[in-house]
Amino acid sequence: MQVLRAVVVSGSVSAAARELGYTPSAVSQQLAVLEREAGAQLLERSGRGVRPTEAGRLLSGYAAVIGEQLAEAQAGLDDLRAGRAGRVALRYFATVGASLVAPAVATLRRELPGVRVELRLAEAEDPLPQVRDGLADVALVVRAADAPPVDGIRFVHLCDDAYRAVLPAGHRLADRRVLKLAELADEAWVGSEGPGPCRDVVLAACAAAGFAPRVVVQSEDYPTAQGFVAAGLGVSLLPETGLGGVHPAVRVRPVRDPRPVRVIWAALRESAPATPAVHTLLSALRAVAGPHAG
Amino acid sequence: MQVLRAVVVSGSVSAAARELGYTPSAVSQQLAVLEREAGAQLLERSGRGVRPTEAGRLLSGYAAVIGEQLAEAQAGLDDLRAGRAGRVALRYFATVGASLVAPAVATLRRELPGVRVELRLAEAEDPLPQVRDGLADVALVVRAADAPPVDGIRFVHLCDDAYRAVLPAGHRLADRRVLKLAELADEAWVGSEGPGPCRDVVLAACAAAGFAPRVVVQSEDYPTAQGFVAAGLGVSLLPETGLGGVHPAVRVRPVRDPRPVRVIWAALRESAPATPAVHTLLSALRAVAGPHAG
DNA sequence: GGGTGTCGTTAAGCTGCGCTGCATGCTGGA
DNA sequence: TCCAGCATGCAGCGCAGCTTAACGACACCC
Repeated sequence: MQVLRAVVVSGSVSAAARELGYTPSAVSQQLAVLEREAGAQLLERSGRGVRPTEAGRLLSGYAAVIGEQLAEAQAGLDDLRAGRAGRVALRYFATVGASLVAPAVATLRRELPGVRVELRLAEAEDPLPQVRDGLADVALVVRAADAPPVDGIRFVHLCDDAYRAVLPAGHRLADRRVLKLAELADEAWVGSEGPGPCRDVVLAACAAAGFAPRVVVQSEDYPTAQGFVAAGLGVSLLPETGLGGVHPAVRVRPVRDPRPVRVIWAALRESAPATPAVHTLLSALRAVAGPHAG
Repeated sequence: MQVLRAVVVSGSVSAAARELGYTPSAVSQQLAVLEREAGAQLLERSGRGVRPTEAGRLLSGYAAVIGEQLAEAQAGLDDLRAGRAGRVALRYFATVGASLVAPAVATLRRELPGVRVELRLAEAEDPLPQVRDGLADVALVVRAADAPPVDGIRFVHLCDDAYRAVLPAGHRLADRRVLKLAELADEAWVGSEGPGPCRDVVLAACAAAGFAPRVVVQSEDYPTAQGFVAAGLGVSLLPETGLGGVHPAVRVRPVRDPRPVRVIWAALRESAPATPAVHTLLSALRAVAGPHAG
């Protein structure tokens, strides 16, 4: 059909053949089979050269739009390859949204403006099956460094996000440079996280230090937890990345013995083809996470 | 691309192969070359079966609209073949419009409602070159029966349109059953036709009868000419098909010695493919012209 | 009007695409 | 654990589709 199109626009079999890089013979034969399978005469000889019949014009018109579609598909594919288009689905968890996701997505949108980002909070459910099944391209997860590998999923280390002790400004330990975790064993605690791997890290650290924290008030997000601490309700452990702005009435101190750390990973499907969108998002995440790495 | 489409909708290479009547191997290889020339991964294996990537979905979408276009083209071609669509260009001359063209086109539009008719009056110019060059499909012409053939054009005889003498009701010859042309030699004449083959027929007949008509008033159409005759301005010769309604104040009589006849033909391009539209138009013309054949 | 260049078409021949058949690796269910 | 069904790679082969060559036809030009 594209051959027919070329013949119709050029008005001659030979010209079309030159244009397409064929011999006139090839074009003629091609047209013959097209006429046979169209069941109608498409061209008629008019002295020197040929002219399309009604059927020929019809078919040539369709050939034109099909050629258009083909070119458009090619362009779309090029856009996709160059990262000027596409879509990337990211799953994250609540306590990492502001500090990591927001700036990384901002970077992605700046570098690849054509890429659409589908952000979704994976609160209760485990995002890894979604990654494995291709429903998501990247998932941010907290996961022990020595956790067993998951089949079909590749984990990219983003940062070791260390927890800090957060104390009311007037607290008896507020002036110490470094705290041992066990020193907080008898304090009233402000829980800062819902159930999940982040809270597990804190609980495990406390258990290793020989106690279970006595939680007197439970928050679900870090700024609120800081507010509770500032009000003197108790002490808390907050991860480095969760300390967006430090409340003036609290003190933040490193913690030892043990040093609680939530390890943040990007989970990717092992078999996923490398797309610029995912690659750029990943780079942005690492760039944002880097400063918190320790 | 249509193979890719089938794979995407069916979700499996094997199912697509069954659907297309190929072996899974053929489909797989086809996809491999498509991926190579697309420069991007289009499908990814997901356990049992395959799932399209972003690029695969993109290309599959374009394949769908291309398939749609292809089907539409096929349907359009079928319409054309069946006479449900198409276009026919007809050239005619003024003095045959009402009597032949109008009813024939009406018949065509009734039998093939989808066919568009391009009607054009070919007044001054000769319509035959337009037919030869494909600008018109059919031309109505007046032409002597023994005129030489025209290269590349086929003439279909429609009718021998005999001229009648038209006299004022009170004319001295008005009660005669049949007139000899020479009897009108000294009359005042109402010219009914502009220059062209129709008038030539009349002039030639008069010349054969030994005189040149003395035209006192010239009309360009038959009804007006009848009006002039009815007003007593003179006599006239009008063809059978031009006598739509006979004016009450005129008498119409056959003419002999000679019997002027304009022979009406449909001119068709010799090399034109047979289309239902043209064929039906021709049948309608012959059906309309039949009653005037004598 | 005849010669000539160009055009479209046809026949013959050959190359390479694209299909089949079969073997292999792999996944998911019994 | 085995087995059915899937996708894929490789050898083989038929045929679509190209090229070369030759022919008839038309337009242009001397």
